[in-house]
Amino acid sequence: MPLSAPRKPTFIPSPSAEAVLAESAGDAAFATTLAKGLVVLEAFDAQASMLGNMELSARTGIPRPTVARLTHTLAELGYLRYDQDLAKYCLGARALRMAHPLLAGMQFRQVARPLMQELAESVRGTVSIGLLDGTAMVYVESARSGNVGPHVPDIGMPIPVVSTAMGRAAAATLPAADSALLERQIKTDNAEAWSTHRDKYRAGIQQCADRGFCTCYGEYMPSIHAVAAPLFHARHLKQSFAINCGIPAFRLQPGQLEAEIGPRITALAVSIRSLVNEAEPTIAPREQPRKKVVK
Amino acid sequence: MPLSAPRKPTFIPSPSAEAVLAESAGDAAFATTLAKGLVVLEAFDAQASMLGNMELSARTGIPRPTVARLTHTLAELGYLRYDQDLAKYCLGARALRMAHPLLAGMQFRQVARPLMQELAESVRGTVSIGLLDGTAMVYVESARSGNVGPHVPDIGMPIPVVSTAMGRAAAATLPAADSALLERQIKTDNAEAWSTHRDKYRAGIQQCADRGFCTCYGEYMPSIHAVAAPLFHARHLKQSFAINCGIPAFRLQPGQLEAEIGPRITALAVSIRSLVNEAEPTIAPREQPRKKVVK
DNA sequence: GAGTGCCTGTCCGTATAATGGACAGAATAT
DNA sequence: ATATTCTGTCCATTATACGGACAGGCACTC
Repeated sequence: MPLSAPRKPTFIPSPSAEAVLAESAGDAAFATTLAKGLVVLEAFDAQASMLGNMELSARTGIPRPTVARLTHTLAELGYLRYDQDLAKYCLGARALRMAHPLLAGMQFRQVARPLMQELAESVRGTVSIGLLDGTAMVYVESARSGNVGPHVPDIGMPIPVVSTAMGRAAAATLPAADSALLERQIKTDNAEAWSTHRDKYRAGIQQCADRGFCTCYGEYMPSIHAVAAPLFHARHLKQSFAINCGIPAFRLQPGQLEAEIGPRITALAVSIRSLVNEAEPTIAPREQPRKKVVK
Repeated sequence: MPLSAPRKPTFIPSPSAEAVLAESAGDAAFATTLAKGLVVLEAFDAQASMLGNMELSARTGIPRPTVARLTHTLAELGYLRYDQDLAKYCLGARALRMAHPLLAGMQFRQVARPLMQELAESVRGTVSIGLLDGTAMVYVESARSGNVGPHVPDIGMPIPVVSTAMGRAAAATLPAADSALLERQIKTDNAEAWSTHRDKYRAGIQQCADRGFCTCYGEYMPSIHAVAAPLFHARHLKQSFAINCGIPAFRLQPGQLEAEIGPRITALAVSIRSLVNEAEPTIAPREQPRKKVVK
């Protein structure tokens, strides 16, 4: 197999220690230590922001002494901070810095922001842009107004593709081959969720094709209804973006999502797309492509 | 104007391959491969968002074949994406996901946001919160209004401590011992910048102590003047936050920073602090501290 | 206060896994 | 056609990561 071309070039499934270990087995050119270190970093989440070596070992399946050396290294580099009193680690600021070039590359976020804020205030909900990452959507920008309920989108936060309007809208931007691949990944990833949401997932993609947005009534969070529209698909980097609007269910009139908010999110997507095309040099003109021989 | 800026090496207080290698030498419990992998990730920046194995090797000092295996691994895990045509890598969405728990832990950002936006609109500039990370400040939240000039703050973006109002305000939150340590780090990091800005750096810290904010007239970017106020210092995690307000110089009246905007940023800091104290459980009550024996 | 359980951090012989010089193929430049 | 520079890849060497096992601190219980 080729060395530096990822085996599954399009979408990378969620690693999780076992998956990493499984992959490393078959691949000689796989830096196990690096992978394990990243698995350790991924073990932190919003609920478990402080973890000791033992907890990390339990969560990742990596033996304690190994975890200790990894955390030691990560702390040395600033990706983790060590709390002497608690004998626990938490994420360090370097982790955030690492992500900056990625955000900085999406210049359209800057022009989209005020428009998103405007809509959020108008409907008293959240308006966010997400990027497809495996079987999840990752928020890359978010605006909101008022009390928006239990789900507060924030940059970097992942939500599932299969059970959310945003995920389905992003899936709708994909070429057929990638779309099929994504379905298989979702199924592999979480067969139960797939069978639960499959029909509405496909319907959502179809809705996007038909009228430019799709709706989702509390499948991800019961108290939140949402609409989402495809934004665009950057072909060369295989990045798919979508934009959504989430509103607490109790605040919605019957039919309001379909009649009012859906069209508005679609219009917003159109505006952002046009701004992208004129303001985003990354999308159209690239460096001279190095024509590769198709083997 | 922003085109000519990049050549001025945007200061890299990062560990840089040599520093990493140097550290690894003395430390047996240091996972070299993990460190090198992270150095590769750090090699990307806003100007160089797409890099091939060779460029990465040149930037990091790590031999090509080694870089190839590292990038291969990182791509497999989703931290990098590979562009087949260009034969180059760019950061993947997973990098952003990793940082989310860190952001999610700073709940005060959510309440601060609308207040920051309000001030930004009122003065037609940027209002941002930053977190001290070594000798840099890393933006963790930002609001802005109108055309704010060449410097557009964004989450994850680093700026130097020594030459910015925000850095000095953050330094002002530190206990004396940590403050001295930081000075030494800055000096070691970039002796030239230290000697250039030392006096104003110390004056800025003093200003914060005296009247709650400090000013900075274009030391970081000539066209931007700024004020900043200390926010707070989370003792156990050694996290220092500050808040700033930057305004294009041409838009400012003489004395406006001192008379109007400084007091407003100080007042904003006070508001946010009070909200933190009542809404941030992380700050005060923690898990039972594991009292460590002082050796 | 001794006993027990748990969780720290650390050691060190083993063998695995990372290393990087060297090579071959492809695309562009001369 | 030749030279140049990039790409991806191989493989023997050796350094590096591994993880079972140990010792000590803390917080319970009895």
